[in-house]
Amino acid sequence: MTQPIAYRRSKQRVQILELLRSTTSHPTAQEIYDRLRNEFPHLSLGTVYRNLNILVEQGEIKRLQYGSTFDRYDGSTNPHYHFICTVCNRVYDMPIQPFSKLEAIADKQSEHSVHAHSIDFYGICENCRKQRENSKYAISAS
Amino acid sequence: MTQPIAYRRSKQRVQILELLRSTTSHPTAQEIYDRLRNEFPHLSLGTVYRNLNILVEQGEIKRLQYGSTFDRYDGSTNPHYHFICTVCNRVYDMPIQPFSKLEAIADKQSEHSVHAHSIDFYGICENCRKQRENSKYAISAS
DNA sequence: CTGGGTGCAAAATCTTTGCAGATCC
DNA sequence: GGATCTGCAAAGATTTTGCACCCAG
Repeated sequence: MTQPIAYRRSKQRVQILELLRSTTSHPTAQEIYDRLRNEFPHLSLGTVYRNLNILVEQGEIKRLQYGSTFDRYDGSTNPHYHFICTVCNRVYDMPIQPFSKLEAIADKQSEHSVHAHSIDFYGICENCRKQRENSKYAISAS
Repeated sequence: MTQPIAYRRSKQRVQILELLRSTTSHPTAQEIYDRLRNEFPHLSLGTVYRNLNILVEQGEIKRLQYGSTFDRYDGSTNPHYHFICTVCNRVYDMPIQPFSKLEAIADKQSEHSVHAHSIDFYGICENCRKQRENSKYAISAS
């Protein structure tokens, strides 16, 4: 077992977290970098990415567009929801009836004009669950 | 006004669409490329990407992880939904109470273990809507 | 024929990583 | 003092694009 990293406190990381806490604008790494250049003229994008990854790992922030190293494509045009397995990253269709009323509700409750919506579910897929069951009985390598 | 492109029919594009129609596995561009190498030994990834973009534009297929050229980061850890403006790509928080029961429902109705979910709404944000209103009265450049 | 389509390779875009020196505890 | 962190630059990974030739209509 590799033991967890004992993170320290760095000015850069603290500022990145404060910036994210102080806004609801969901900035990109580049935007964070641009905004912090005032305070850290020598800040590098690499540092921003490194710290964002640490903060996500610590559960302090969330990364939107989850798991999207690759775009995926869907051949079915009719509305349906997806399930993303957090172990194998496979994407499945969900056998759930779309909530047609949701957009009208969202439209009414916000100041935006809502035309569409999507729902993604996350968890462990059947395949991966079965594999975990089996490995319970394996000899642990502690 | 630039007139729409008169797309032709190419074997490659037809095959890509057929492949996507025949599966629910939501393949990546690379996976599509790999599978079609049998039929088109000289196929290039560039062609796959080009055709996927055309098919998305035509509404024949959908791209998952919508609008994600950049990852975005969210400083608030508590559950909430998002609204993505399809004009300016800004991401807003939605003032809607999360549906806590949704995961239990999804878990019951599918064979997967559902632990989380996210909802994204799409449409036109207030800012962009106002700008459109104004430009109605502008002189059109046809 | 003509303009869209292809393969190939180079470029662009976004993110990660190796390294040497600075920093936190 | 030693592990962590930073800036910088190079490398990775994914997607787009320029070009010359090919093909559908």
